Amino acid sequence: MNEPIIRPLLGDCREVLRTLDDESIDLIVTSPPYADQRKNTYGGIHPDDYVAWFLPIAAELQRVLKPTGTFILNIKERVVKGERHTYVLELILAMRRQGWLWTEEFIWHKKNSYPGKWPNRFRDAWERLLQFNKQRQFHMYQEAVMVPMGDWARKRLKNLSDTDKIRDESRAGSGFGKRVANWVGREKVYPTNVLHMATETRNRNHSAAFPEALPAWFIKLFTQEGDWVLDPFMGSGTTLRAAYRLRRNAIGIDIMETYYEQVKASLKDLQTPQLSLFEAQEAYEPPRPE
Amino acid sequence: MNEPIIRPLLGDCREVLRTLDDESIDLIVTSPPYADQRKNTYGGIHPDDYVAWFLPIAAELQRVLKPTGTFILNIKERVVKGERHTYVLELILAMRRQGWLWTEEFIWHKKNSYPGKWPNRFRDAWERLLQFNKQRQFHMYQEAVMVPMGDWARKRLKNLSDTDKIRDESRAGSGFGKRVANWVGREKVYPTNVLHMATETRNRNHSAAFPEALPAWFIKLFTQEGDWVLDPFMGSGTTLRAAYRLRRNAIGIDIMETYYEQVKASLKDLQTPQLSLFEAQEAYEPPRPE
DNA sequence: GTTCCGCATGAATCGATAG
DNA sequence: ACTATCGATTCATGCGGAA
Repeated sequence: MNEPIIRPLLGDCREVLRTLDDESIDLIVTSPPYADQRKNTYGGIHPDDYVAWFLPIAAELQRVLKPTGTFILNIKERVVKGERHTYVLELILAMRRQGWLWTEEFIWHKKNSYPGKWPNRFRDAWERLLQFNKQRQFHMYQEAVMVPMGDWARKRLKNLSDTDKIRDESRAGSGFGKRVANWVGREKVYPTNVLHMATETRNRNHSAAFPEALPAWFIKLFTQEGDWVLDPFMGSGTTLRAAYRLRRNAIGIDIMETYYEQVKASLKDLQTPQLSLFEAQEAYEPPRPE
Repeated sequence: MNEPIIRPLLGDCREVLRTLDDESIDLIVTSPPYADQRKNTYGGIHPDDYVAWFLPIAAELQRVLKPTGTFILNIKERVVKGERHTYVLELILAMRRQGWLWTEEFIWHKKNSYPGKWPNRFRDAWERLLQFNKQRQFHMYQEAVMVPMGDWARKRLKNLSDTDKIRDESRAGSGFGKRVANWVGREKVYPTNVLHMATETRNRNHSAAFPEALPAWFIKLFTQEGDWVLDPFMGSGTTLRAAYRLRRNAIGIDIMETYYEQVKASLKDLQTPQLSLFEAQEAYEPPRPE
């Protein structure tokens, strides 16, 4: 099989998206700048303007997505004047009027959430992963994300080796973790719509601590090798790296040149594997023979 | 301190609520019948009619709640024609127009979600716990729900005994579980807005999907001893039992006489403790000297 | 007293069948 | 065509009986 095509693009996604072909993308996974966050990109959208800002982009995404494709939107409303703002709810309603189907809402449980203390709320440890589709029938490869489970938890309490412990850490509902490869041959079950994953604290370059295992999970679930993945808010390129490792083609767009250059550099590193990258790679799939 | 007053009431909450005094309740915790569910109660509300059905009730709840009080609403939208229905989103927007503040959304991660397999979705393992308030300043006693953690969570990885394993199972982010008593004296941290709890599938006397630890957690967080708790959809009385064990006064309303009689009977059991009840009590607080 | 194993039980969802 | 009912699918949990 050929090397996947990974194509980072520089520019405002509202314009760059227009250059993409109709119905050419199998999966869109993205984490757009949250309202009033990342003011250096897209000018820090005010919560009250968020829906109006995002809808034209959603329309373009609808155009480039294949009928059988899926759009995964990672988002969370921020607190404004002591309340959760409603722009995410309104966005869902507006996108449905635009023609999207709101198929599902996954929960990303951030096991290591941002620390802090407030008098009237606890730490926010979850984000929404909204699944939108163009039609009821879409491609989904559930077997690709199955996790070992069953009554395993009870039976194995006695002899608990180190590897088993690590298995348990990563088990927790969705099967992320470092030793997935060790589970081959065990009894597997399907995951749920709650994903347990830690944020990546290592990457301090990128403001959004989007762990690579997150796009990787959806890429495995909704695409096959050779399919096309799109991230219109590429950032540091997490989605693109996940796509490359899983042998999917990918397009990423970002408005900031620093991100664009950074992603290009990291992709070169990927094609010349180094130790640090090799460690990260283990998290998803064992190295494949070429 | 006196025995708490626990008052189950029989009738349609749309009428019974009118008999309660203005601003007399410190906390409302309830899990209303979901759309198209529980057809024996309130006739199984159609998803499209859900907001219109609930809004008048929400108005009465707003009237009886103290200005510093909190309303916790447990709800989850069902799938209709392959999509998540939007009535919960619309309900939040409508309640805000009614004057409620949408302060927070907690996630209840149901560790034992309903099984099943479908071509285009996974099992649903979470529900919403919507927090509404009348004003930005409300009573919140965060220390009452602190969870033992600290670096103990890391040490546990090395020497993992069976008991530690069980502790870990129940710890999982929010400190529910049966071994809370064992944690006395450990370093404590505040929980997050993600609650990990199993549904109570087979409770001997009462089959309640709503685990008692759930209302108990919010009762500890938002009330003090002697405060008043209200559950307008009492069901099998889970909220009332939790309130009694935590020495809060409580009012519960249900439209079905069988539930009403069942709750009255279970409350009598509570006041004459038996072994099984004593075990359950341990989950929340150690027995108190009278 | 423990631990272990078998079993019933869910705020589910889809697709097919029937009115 | 649109709604109502039914069977098939699936798994974490806790109980009870057994070793």
